[in-house]
Amino acid sequence: MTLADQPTPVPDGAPGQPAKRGRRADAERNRAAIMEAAGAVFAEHGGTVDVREIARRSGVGMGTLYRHFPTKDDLLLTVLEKQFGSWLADAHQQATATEDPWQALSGFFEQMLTTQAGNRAVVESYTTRGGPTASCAQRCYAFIDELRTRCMDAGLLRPDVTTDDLVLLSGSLSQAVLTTADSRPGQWRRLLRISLDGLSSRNTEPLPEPAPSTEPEPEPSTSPGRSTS
Amino acid sequence: MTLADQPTPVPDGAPGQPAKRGRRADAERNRAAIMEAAGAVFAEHGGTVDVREIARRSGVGMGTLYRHFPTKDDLLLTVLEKQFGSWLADAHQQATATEDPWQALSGFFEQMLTTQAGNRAVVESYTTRGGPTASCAQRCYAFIDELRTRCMDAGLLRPDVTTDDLVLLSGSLSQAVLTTADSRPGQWRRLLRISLDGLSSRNTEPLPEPAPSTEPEPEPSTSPGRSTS
Amino acid sequence: MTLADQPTPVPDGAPGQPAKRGRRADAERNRAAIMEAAGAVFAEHGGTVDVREIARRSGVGMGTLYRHFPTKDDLLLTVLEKQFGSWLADAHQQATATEDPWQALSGFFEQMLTTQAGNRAVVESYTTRGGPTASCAQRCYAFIDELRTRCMDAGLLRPDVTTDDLVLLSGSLSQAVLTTADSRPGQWRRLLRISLDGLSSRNTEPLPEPAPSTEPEPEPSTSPGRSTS
Amino acid sequence: MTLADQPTPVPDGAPGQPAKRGRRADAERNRAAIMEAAGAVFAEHGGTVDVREIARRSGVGMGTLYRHFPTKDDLLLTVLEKQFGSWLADAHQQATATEDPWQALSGFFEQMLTTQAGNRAVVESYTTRGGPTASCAQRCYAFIDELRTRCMDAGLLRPDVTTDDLVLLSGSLSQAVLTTADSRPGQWRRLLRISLDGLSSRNTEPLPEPAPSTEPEPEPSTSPGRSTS
DNA sequence: GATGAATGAGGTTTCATTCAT
DNA sequence: TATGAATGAAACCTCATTCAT
Repeated sequence: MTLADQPTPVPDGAPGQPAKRGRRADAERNRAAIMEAAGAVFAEHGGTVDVREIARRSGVGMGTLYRHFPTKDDLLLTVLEKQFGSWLADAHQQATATEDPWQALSGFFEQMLTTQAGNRAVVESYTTRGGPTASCAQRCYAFIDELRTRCMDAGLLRPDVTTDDLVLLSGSLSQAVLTTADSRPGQWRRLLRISLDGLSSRNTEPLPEPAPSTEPEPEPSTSPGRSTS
Repeated sequence: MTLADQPTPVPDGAPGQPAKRGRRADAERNRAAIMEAAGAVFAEHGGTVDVREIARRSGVGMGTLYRHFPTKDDLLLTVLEKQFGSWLADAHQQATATEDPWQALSGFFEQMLTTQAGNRAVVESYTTRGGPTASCAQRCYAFIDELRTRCMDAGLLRPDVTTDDLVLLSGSLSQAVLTTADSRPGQWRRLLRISLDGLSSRNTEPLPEPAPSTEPEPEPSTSPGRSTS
Repeated sequence: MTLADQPTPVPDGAPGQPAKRGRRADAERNRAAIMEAAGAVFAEHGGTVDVREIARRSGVGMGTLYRHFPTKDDLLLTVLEKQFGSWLADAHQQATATEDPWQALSGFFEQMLTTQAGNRAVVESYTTRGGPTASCAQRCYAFIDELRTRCMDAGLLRPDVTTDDLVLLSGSLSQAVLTTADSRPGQWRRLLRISLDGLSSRNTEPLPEPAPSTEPEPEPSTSPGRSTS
Repeated sequence: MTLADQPTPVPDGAPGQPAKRGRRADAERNRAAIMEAAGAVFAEHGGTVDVREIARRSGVGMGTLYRHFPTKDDLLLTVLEKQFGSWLADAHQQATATEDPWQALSGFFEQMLTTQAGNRAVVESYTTRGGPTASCAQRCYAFIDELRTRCMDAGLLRPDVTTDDLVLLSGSLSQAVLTTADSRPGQWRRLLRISLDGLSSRNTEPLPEPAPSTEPEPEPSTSPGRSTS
């Protein structure tokens, strides 16, 4: 509800609203072109690509690029934020429209992995910054927390699963998507199913304690059959 | 004996054979120092670190480094292969010593994630090369296949879980380890438990078909309670 | 009349005369705004400032700026010329009103250094172009020559002081003003006094020969007391 | 005595001392070549020249240049410091060898302006940094202070002349040298003589108060004849 | 064989000037 | 005509690799 706001401050494409200043039309088109090109290029090659590639692909000069984004990193962050934001909006809407809490949760993963996770830059960001952006992380956390609560209230989710667990899982699966994108696309869906099954309330064994900043008791695991007793 | 530090598992020097030329001792010591330093540096900073950092840390000059490894990438691959290989040997030994097939499998994951996955270069390699090396991938695949078979034969593993699934899972969890290494170390163990629970034969729902190079039917998932009927 | 854009101190618009074409008024206002802003910005930061800073400060777009001044250097020269010119007019007027020739001379320096020399662009111009402009240099030379003649005729000035000497002195002191503008403003007045004292006819020792394009005899100087004998 | 130490920490050209490590010979030669080229280029064009020009002139690649000096500014500062330092050493030695205090003072100016002041970078540094370097400024100040004291003790210098005055004068005259370097080289000597005459104890009129951070009383000056009464 | 200085292509960023709106 | 976005040629700096000592 309250979350998943517009990723960009000014939608600018609001119908019936003529562009206030005629000059901005081109600029906005260029900015969009840059962001699109950057999105694609970053997604494909990660955050280390030559900025020139982006300039070339978007059909603008270097100066234009740097007029819109004062820094390469700025561009990257903006792109990530936008992609993430628009994805989050979709995901939220879709989740809201889904009545079954479990379907909402699994649909969320499904959509996220389909949409975002082939994106090299996004996956990189998980390891280099802990997610695209602080804001992204926050919003995403809130959203996932909502999904978790719904499932928990319905008794579908393993009781001690935390939101952090789900967030971490999403990042983890993103990597899987990237890994198999070329060779075996779609294989990640099997991993997703496995994980979801592991999350279900059928599993009663408690999860190991997180123990922040400390190595938790390394008691590894036991044969699954034991959990029934 | 004391010389000839196997970079590759192949022993390379027949025992009892004294070093023919006095220089070899130094060279071998240097090579070892480089590999150790490179291992640490790559693990910490990933594959993009300045080669000089490695030279500095190993106490040799750039020329020496490049005499042993014609290319930065060569060094990286060799290091990954060695680290991976020695880890694999340990893992294999440990798994062989474990009678309970499920324990063997979970112990494998536990050890792998503990040993390898804090390693930035390794995790990077999953996304950039599909694993450290072809040889690594092969050996690892064979090993995991062995573990899978044992579990399968014992009826502990979900019947349609493939070795590819387990390989992918290991890479996926590696990412999770890296992500939370600083902020919440050990949280990955919770994910591991969840995944293992999802892998257990208690889950009877079939996994989605891989369908290579094609989008498999996107039927996402349903509430977990349904699977019993 | 109203057209014809004087770069020189001539006021430019006869009063009571309506602008023939409406646009010209705006254009003239813009030009003035640009020159004022440029004057301030160049004075503060020197000739290397970003042109945009000037455009911003003057409230006009880049296009307008470049319509009025085809080149950054053009703008700089025009500004320098104007500032210099208006200062020169003041100085001339003031000097004319001063009866005491020596007071006229010292007042000239005083006013120049107060008005112009905090100006980074002006001082820079001395070293990069030998003064703001050829025209400036000419007019300034003529003016100083006049002052020199008056002092000389009154027997107040050292007999072999040339106009070039005085011109050079003014540039030299300008640098002093700039150097101490922040740390010790006003210190230059001490230097000025010293220089003026050195210029007075009390000093009878002849000055070294200029010897154009040649190293004059390097006979350095002797203790001042000796000069009487 | 205590001042005017070696500008570079290691003279390196000390006779009879073989270079400790053979490798350094080339490097040192390159470093010297770079500093020489940079000295010339900076002197001629100021601190804004393209670094490539220096690389080209010194016959080394960009990397070499940046190996020795991590930053363009670093190079500039080092060059200035060295030039200044070696000049200062000479100047000090020469001054010490001169018995007549006034000759020592005027010789100092003479030498400084001959040696340093055709140097664009040095003069620039007066306005942008208040001198080449903090260390330079300090040492120079101490040196000039010594000269001033000697003259003062001999009763040759105007009593209220401060060391700051002399420092400022030197910077001011530097500018004069630069200004006339091409057109009328040597003219600055006339200015120097005038200034020195103005500094002599024959001038009894007190200098205006510095009044730090405040506009001192603007009483400009009067005809020189008045000072006798 | 070892060393680390040298190389120079390539990366990011700036800014005087032009041009579409 | 005014605007300010677009341009792209440098400028500074990095780093994988080579080479003289």
